[in-house]
Amino acid sequence: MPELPEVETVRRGLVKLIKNKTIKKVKVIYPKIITGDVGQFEQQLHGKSIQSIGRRGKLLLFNFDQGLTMISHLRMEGKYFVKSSLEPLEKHTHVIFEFVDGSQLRYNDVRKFGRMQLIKTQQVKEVPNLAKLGPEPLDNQFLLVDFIQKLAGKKKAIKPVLLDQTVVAGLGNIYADEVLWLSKIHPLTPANKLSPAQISLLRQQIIKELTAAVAAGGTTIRSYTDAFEHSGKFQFDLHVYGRQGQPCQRCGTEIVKIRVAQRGTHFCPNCQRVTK
DNA sequence: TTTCTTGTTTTCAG
DNA sequence: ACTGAAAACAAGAA
Repeated sequence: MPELPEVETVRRGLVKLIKNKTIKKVKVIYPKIITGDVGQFEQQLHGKSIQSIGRRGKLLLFNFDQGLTMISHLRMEGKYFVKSSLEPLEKHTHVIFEFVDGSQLRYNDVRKFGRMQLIKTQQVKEVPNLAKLGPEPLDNQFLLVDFIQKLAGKKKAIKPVLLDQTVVAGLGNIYADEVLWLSKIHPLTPANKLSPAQISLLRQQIIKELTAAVAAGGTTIRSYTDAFEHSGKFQFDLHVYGRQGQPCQRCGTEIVKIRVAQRGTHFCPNCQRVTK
């Protein structure tokens, strides 16, 4: 499930594989992937070349010439592959970007949850989804004072607050559980009950963990691969996610899985206590 | 057939 | 006007 480190790994792969390539033809096989008019999407990209590929939170930003940007969200299972047009299509390929050199960028998504949207580059910041996004945790924008202030106004459990992309961008279910374990914070702790020291530690662990996960090429749990079809390596560094029933690596207590805000949530009931 | 999976949006109550 | 809880939604695997 692509969270920030996986999306960043995909981005880096795509930069190596398709930067500066020019599109000959775009074919949308499954229209629902595209937000907006599908015919326009295909036509507007004709002849455009990829100037750069950026990322904001979990969103990929493909910047084309002539002021055009494609925003792409992989949601749960979206993947990009780069193949020769001669190679047979993989199952679950929904959008094909054919380049003038005969290679293709293929968007593959088993669950069809991912979304793409074409927009003028100057309007990118106005897209509601992106405009509301919280600070980028690895960009020196994620300031402690802001984080403390944000959490002070939230009475709900810290776990869903970490998943709220307007608080900080890029965390998903896996890393949320991991940073809470690293910070010894119970996922049900009301966000406004955390001490400044706890919030400071939590912020540091978020930055450290995401940095380490990017360096490891992300986490492959079920199906994630990067644009080279390589799995990540960070799943070997997980401490709680998917480890219910196994001993906590810090204290030996059995890791427990509960449901918090309808999400599977893993934690150590001994190390992680609720602050009252 | 039912259950499970997650990120995001929508809906509704307070 | 805001919070937050819950449901909806996307679709397939087991």
